[in-house]
Amino acid sequence: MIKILPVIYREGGFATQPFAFGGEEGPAAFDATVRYRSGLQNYLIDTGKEVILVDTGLPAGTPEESPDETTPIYTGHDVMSYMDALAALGYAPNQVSKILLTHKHADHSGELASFPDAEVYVNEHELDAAELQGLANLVPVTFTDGPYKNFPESQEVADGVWFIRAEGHTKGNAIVIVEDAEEGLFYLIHGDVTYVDEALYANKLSVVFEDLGKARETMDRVREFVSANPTGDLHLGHTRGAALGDSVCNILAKAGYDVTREYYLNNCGNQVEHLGHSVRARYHELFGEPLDLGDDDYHGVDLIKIAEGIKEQYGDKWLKDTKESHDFFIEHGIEVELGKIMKDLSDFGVHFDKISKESDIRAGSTIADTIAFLKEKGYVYESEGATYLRTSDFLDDKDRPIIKKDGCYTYFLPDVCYHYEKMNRGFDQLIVMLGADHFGYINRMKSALMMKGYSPDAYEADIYQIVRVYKDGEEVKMSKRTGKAITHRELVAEVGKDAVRYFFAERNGDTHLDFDLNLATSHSKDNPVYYAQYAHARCTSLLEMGKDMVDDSITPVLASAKEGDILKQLAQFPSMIEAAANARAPYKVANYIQKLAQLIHEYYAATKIIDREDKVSTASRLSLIKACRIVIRNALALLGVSAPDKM
RNA sequence: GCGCCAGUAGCUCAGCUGGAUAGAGUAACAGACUACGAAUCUGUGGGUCACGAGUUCGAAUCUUGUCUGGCGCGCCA
Repeated sequence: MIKILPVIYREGGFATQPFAFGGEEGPAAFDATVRYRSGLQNYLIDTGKEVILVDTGLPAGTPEESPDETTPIYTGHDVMSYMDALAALGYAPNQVSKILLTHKHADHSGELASFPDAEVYVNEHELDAAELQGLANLVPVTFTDGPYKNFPESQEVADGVWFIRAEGHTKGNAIVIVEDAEEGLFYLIHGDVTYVDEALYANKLSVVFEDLGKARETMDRVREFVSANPTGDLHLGHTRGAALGDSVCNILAKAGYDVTREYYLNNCGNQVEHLGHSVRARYHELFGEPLDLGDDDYHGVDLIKIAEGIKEQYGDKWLKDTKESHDFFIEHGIEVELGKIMKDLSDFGVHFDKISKESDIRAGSTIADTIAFLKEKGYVYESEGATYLRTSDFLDDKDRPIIKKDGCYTYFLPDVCYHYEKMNRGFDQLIVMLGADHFGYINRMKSALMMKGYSPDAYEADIYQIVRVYKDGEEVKMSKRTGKAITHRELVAEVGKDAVRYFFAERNGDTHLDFDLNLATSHSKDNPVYYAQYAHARCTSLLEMGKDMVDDSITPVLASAKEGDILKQLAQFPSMIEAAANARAPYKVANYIQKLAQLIHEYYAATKIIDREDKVSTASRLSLIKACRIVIRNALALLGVSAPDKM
């Protein structure tokens, strides 16, 4: 498994808009008061076989700058030295076999001398740089492996690790692309090709370059590469739905309900056609044909991996366009995408008992049976060539088409069949997590269930409102085209599962939510989840430290007001579960946790828990701590958040 | 236009089957480790509960009107 880790030794850096954008139009064209989060770009790649560094930070002892309103760029305040940051990641200098140098500047080449045993790969045109003189282990790269994707010159320096000529920022600049074959992902490490993501989106060069023409060319190629976005990725709306849905299931199960978790996959329809067509196009591309992708198709490079997999397994078997090959590409594409989604969700602590597919329903006989049933009941009529369901006889405000003029079913008909099938399996209550943009769906489905004689209350939809994402005070629009949206996977990777789950669980799903990326990513330590987890860790370490004083045989003597408050809060756990289950409101659990953690912290600060001189009181207090630990652990588990013993 | 959801401290949100002085986190400021983890604790400042009218002994909470924002109103899924 390949791992890519940032080596972080300074934090809180920024670049101003004139600095990051002003390369071509000049700094004066931009707003000097706009600052973007910016960091030093140094990474470690652990391929599983060897450890490779991309750049080596600033030399130890480089003084911090002191920024003011006029500072164009600031590299941040010291957290530790570069070498210490490397050690903090768990790596020693002598484990590093290769170093890939994007360019000569001191904040990238700083500690090269500390790795005498590693091979330092550097663009042949960078060799004369003053920063590189006196190093005996330089490997000049002449880019012998030809083009890599849309970059004309490259060299593979390790399995799946490509060093690529990308000049302009310096005359011997290079970038690194790492392929993660398992995930079908590409990581592009661009050094200082851009200082901030916003400049990349806005297509602006920074003011630092040695060859403007080449810098522009490099920027265009990097943009072309990264704009190809992966398909099927979950976005933050899904994150919210998943976090809430899973927590609701946990809470209902805890409250004594028998819960089955299902995922319904809409694997039919236009979008899926586009996916299949895109996979087909990539597959044909592998056989030397020009790439045939329409505007609405998926341009994601991850599809190349899928196509390569098909070629490996089946050779040229699917080159001929037939009904079978058409279906094959769709099915294969879906399978891979679904695998990715399930892995993302599983990493997020969300699991399903059953996955139902729209395609299975369409393939079976249930649709015909359902239509026959509805027709017999008189709920179906035709108008202008299409077939409608009389949902407006029940709760809906208009009738809904179930068969299009061209004879295809709409999405709604398989959905109805799916819900009938679920009721048929004997469930009392169907609960669906729906994004706010599917609001109109609820009464439609309730109406359909009523046609079959079910109570409209058997179907309930919990709506979670749209997540608006803000970055630097501006809304980040979710757009597949621009690749601007942060994906679920990226967020979880950067902030951590626990923090993300707690963040979404903390809030009522039916309120609008503004998600500040700067806050989530840079100040992640401030997330309330750490407050609760710390309380748990504290309890653990108290119990460990006083383990010889624990005595479960005594009757605890607890008299202080604080102890009373804690006992009260602990006693409310069952009724809190009941309330949270009834309202299907995970945030009630989060509020409870927060309150309990607060009481624990306050108690700890005010009371000496372990007193070697007083066995009975100490044992009493430790019993209380033990109870707190159990409750807070159980409560966190309901939200899918871990309860670490150490932090 | 119609429907649904929302508007509470600078920011993010609780409080809504009516009940006493509207809470928390965060941000700001001031303090606290030679006791068990300072990812903590203690304190200070900060609100016309969008606005108006009504019901009531009593309204952030219920009714109604207005304003603002989000979403929906497809032979899309």
